[in-house]
Amino acid sequence: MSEHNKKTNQPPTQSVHWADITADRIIREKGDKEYYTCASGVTPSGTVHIGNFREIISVELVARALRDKGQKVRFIFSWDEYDVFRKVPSNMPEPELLATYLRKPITLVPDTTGEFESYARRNEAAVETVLPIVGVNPEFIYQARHYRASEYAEGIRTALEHRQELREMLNQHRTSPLAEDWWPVSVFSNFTDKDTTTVLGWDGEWGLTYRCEETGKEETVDIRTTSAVKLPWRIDWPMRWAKESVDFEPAGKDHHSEGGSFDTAKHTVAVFGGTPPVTFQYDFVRIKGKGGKISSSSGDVVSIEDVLEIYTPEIVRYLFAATRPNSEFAISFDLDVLKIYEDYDRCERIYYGVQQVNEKKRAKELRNYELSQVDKAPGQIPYQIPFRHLCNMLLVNNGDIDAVIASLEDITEAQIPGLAIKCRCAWNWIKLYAPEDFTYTLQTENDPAQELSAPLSACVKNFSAVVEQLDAYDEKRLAEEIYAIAHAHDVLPADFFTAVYQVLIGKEKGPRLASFILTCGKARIHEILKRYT
RNA sequence: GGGCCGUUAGCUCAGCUGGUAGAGCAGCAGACUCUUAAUCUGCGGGUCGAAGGUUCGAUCCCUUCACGGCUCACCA
Repeated sequence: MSEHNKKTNQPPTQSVHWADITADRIIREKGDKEYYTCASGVTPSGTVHIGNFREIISVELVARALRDKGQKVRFIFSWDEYDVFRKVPSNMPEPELLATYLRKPITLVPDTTGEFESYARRNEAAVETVLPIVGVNPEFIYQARHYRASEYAEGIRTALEHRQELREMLNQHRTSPLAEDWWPVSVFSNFTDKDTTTVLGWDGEWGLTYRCEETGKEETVDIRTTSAVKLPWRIDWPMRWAKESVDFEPAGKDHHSEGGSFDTAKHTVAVFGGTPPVTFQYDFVRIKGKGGKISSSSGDVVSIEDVLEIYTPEIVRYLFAATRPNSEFAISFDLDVLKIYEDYDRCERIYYGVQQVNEKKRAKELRNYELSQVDKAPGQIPYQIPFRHLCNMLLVNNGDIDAVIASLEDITEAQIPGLAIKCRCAWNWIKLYAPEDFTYTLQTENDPAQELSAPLSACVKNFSAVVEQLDAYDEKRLAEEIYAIAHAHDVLPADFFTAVYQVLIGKEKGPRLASFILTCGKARIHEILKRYT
């Protein structure tokens, strides 16, 4: 990296990447600290989707930026599983059974598949398994555990003490003000586990009295020992900011709007003796090109696994790192996938100095590449192969990844694992999302032979003879030869092309023929053509 | 009603610490009698939504307006 200190004595690493800028802001606004706490959190009320992931990866990237500046970071991730189960998502099995658990904390809802100890745990586990794959390793905080252990008792009491103040703050943005008898807590009934309860009073210390609306029973609980009392989201959030001393936490635009929960928490956090974290707003993630092939079981939720199925972990990071958080972008499952892979490969070439660009662009791509790495960038450039070509090789080899890799003569041992992942993604994409025109299968003896007119049949025979000498041809010469064959038999080239595609892949069109033949290799083509000779 | 974001080449968008714009795709031409979003090369004058302002200078800063989108005001 060359220094260009046009200005002051700024270090040469003066990055314009949003993660670095945010990291600088955190250090500046929060001052010198032993470590900086970066927080993220999700409510596991359903499948955690790729939109939620933007939150997580945003924190990860900022955390890494801080570490790259030599700072220590505590990256916490809160599972808000003590939140009430309000609605059964459309993609969950056994919705009727789940519906009977509405109004209870998510952590008490059973996993209807029986694989996990709870519905919440099932949703959490899916994420916890996948995050390390993309290089995200936060410290998980399970809110149910904390609430049940009454670790938030002090916070709850503080909220109760500031009841009127909180009410007024929240009322600032409400159309209808909170009732006079509003309490900044919600209570899960000890009789039903549901939050259909009414707070009747608080003794000014640790005793809270409520009535369970379903049973009509009343009781007084001790905040220091009960698991029944929880803070509602808008209060819970600032309480945790104060408790964990959160220095940075982004939020979606829904929270960030004036009157949204981040906005109110920003003010109410003072009640708990804290200050609001440095933040930014991130926009939503759209999905493109996944229509039609979504399995009914996943509804229209796109999970992180769904994305990792067709994009490598590095590219998943790249997608988010290279996009400013406050702008919306689409994750594509259609032909854009090719472009994304090519963009990333280009970024990689720039990083390894294989491709030259101007200094400004280079600096930018360099940082994007670094942040996209799950770990450190490999010492040697990963094996590069155009995604489209890779797809063709996989199609020709019927998805046999080992065969594809074995056919590459210039690949090194160290490059193989990375390419294998890329191959799996490519093959998944072909199977799941590639347009029909894009895919094909080489014909076998089990497929019916094409009936060809006499001239075309002669062409194919002639072509077969050429294939016997395939080693002698390069792409250009082979292309010329194909035309020559057509002309020799007085056949229109277009008709000959169609015939060859019919014979080879049973379709009227296919990949650019000459290069396709060479990719397939003599043996495969010969195998198909032999019954036409 | 409040907040946020956008409005740049036919299309999708870059351009973010101000120095009169740049990629991909499409298009055109050629290499090759070439079919596919799968070869390579060449070709980019678009009032940077409108009007004011600051400045030696604005796509980039400020103000106002128009249009589009999202979001909050119920819960998280």
